[in-house]
Amino acid sequence: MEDRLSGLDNEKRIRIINSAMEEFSKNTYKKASTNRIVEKAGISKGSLFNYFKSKEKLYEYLESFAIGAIAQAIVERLNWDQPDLLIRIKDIVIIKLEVCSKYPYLMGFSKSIFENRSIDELKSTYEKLVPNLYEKVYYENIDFSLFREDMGREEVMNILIWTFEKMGENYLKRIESGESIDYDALSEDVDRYIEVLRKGFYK
Amino acid sequence: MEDRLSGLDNEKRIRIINSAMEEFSKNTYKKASTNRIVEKAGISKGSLFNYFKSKEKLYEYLESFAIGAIAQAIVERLNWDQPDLLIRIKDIVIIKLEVCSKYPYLMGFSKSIFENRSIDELKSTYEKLVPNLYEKVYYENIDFSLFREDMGREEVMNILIWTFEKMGENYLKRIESGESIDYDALSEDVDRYIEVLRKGFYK
DNA sequence: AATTAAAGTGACCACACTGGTCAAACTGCA
DNA sequence: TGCAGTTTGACCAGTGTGGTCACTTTAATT
Repeated sequence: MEDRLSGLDNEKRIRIINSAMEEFSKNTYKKASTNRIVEKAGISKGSLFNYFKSKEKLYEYLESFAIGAIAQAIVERLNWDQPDLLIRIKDIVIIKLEVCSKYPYLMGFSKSIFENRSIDELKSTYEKLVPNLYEKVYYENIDFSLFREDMGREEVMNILIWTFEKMGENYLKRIESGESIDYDALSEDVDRYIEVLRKGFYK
Repeated sequence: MEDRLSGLDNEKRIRIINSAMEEFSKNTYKKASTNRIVEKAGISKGSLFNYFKSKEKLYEYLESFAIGAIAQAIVERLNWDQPDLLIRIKDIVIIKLEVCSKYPYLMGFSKSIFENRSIDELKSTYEKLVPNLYEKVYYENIDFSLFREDMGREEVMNILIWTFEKMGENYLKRIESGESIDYDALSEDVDRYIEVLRKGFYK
């Protein structure tokens, strides 16, 4: 283990992770300030450099944490027997937003990783942690005979995925500005779009 | 006039705008560096502070430039008689990407403005420059009788808009990484999605 | 209560970089 | 040549940096 966070009080660990992800997502690596991280996390400078021996080690820890967080939640909690893609995507939206509620800067930080690492580098790290997750999530056990056959499969898939990504992004904005999510309202919201998409793209 | 850029060589003006938008989109206002801006723009420190009397004035100039750029291109070039929403959205995608090709950091910079100004502040600035553009673009002269009537209007509209926003974002990523756009390929790409959406959501 | 080890602290450091200035150099035109 | 306008970059006082370490606090054990 390179970090000494594991044995820490859980609430404090989350505070540190969130503070650091916020700082790294709002600034480039170089300009992210360890001073501001400790201030927001409510710990002392000395402690941070006790947990992680350097700024770089802290960043590496956050990287693997962020890459794994959503993927692992999906692996563990998705209903892999659900053959209806629309319902499966609904589960993904909710799982994602639950994880993001706990770590509000997770998505922002994840996007920012791309500025420091090459795409190939990231893909290989990602594939090591959760091999072929993308293909499994959107294709494994999916009953494609539910879909109309007079449309491009790729286009339909992207429209579905993009629609719910956009919905997720809109909810995420609210999380980032401090609101907490009403999961019942979210569920109804998603269902309305599912209904429309089902009418348009299913047999 | 608060800036002295207007009378400048056109190519140099664009270089300065792009360099400054890149710096401000990658850093918060405070941490954006005028040194890096002049370096990337290929001008001297003295010149920048000759054109704009301070970092703040430079930022304000970029703000109104960015807010107006895409909107004005749309106002001028959109075919306002086109009643088919899908075709109108296609025009918007292409106009947007043409503007973004000239100013690759325009969208990134525009998003970053939200971190420094309140939403209400922005909306009023925006509405002063181009009143009700959003409503006009997506509703004025649109023939909604083309649409199926068994679906929620709002949901369908969002799905259409979101789909092409996502497409635009994907092309934008390529622009930001230096690629130039093949507009014929883009046009075909958009047409494939239009065809699918027309089958799904039009009568 | 005394001892001890671990956990946590924050003043401090050498240094990198900041927004802005201004005297000097350069430019093109009369 | 002279002159006005433009461009330059070395320079400045000030701010913030990642990281250290002698110190204090905490908590468990004797």
